[in-house]
Amino acid sequence: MAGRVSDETVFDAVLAVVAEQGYEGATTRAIADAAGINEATLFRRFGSKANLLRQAVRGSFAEFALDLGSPGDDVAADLLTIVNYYSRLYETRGGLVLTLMREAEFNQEVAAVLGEPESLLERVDEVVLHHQRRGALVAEPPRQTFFALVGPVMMRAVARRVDRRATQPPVDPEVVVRRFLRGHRPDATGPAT
Amino acid sequence: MAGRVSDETVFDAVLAVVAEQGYEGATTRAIADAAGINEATLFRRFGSKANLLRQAVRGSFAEFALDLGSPGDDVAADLLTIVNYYSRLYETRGGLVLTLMREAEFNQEVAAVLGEPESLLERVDEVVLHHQRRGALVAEPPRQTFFALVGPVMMRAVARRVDRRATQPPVDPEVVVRRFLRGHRPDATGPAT
DNA sequence: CGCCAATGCAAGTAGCCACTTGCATTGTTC
DNA sequence: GAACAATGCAAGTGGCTACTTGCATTGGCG
Repeated sequence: MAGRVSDETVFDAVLAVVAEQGYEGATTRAIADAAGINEATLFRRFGSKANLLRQAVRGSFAEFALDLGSPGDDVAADLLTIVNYYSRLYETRGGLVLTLMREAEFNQEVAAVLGEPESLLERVDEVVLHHQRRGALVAEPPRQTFFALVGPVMMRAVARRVDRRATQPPVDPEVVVRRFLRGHRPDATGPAT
Repeated sequence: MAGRVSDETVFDAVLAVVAEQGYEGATTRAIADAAGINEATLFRRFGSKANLLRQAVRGSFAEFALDLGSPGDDVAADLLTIVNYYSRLYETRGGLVLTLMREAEFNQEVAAVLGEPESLLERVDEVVLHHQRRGALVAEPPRQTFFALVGPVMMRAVARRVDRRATQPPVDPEVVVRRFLRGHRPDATGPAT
């Protein structure tokens, strides 16, 4: 059968080690040790390090579903859903996300893994566009709106890894959305973009 | 003398290669080629790869001075100085900054390089605190205010490296500050933090 | 029990990388 | 022009890493 140590256990180990050590720094030896299996078994079951990471990330994002069914009339509610999702993501997988983003630039193996998170971003774009058309948000490239909304949350997660002294309590997503909306309603904008 | 190829030329090459390939991915061979000198010369002049990066980053941040002399009565002006600085930094050295932040977590050599940027952050903290006491900004940990202010700018720079299609025009720092202030004045805050 | 596939174990391969070294060459300085 | 220090060149060293392989062991399944 598939073995005494389940695939999920191995995936968790991969994500943990990659988050701590980076992709290049995450040796297959360390991954095998963390998972409690032999290094040879790792390769017999998953073929290569790149394939192992791909499967692990796929599984990880599968359980991180973002429910963005149909945007309604409540901007704050829809934005809160988005901020909640990314806040939770950075809180639990911040090291992994940061690693993937950084290493995707020059490591094709890592870049290939980011397809699903990207498709998620396109759904976020749609929600933002919806509310822009309703006149509830400043009109601008939706991705730019997204950066302004989630940037504060992300930057905290990033900074925490650089300087552990600078650790701040997580910001309440509701506060983030409220402050964001006060700055991004179209009424008082002046010359925007 | 110091050689036909100046130290500054070598430093520029280091920063460029590290920004493109990451610290571990930046081979001394590639750095030497980019600088137009021999790999052996690189080690004879700078000793080690880690020391080379340290000197290069030191020089790079020296020319990136942030003038935060004495905060005045104009919140918008002081915040604009800060946003301008980080916007310019991410625009020209985004790849490098992201690399250092990521790799500092598990690479002591890289972490040792971040002392000066950190001291700069402490000056930013003081400016934020000053305006919080004046009642011009919501009272909260100053680093948190900083994240909210600069996060949008940074996230754009980060995203650009992951997905080159998602490249957005740089956001006007004045717009960033204006929107930020509308959300972070203490008056209409409600239950903050 | 007896079969078989997956595992553990230990050793090894091939490649890459930071860093070194010996020697010939070059540019500078007096 | 002579001395000298820095450079280029080529080869090499030692260490690390992804990945492999042969063999003994294990554990479920009929």
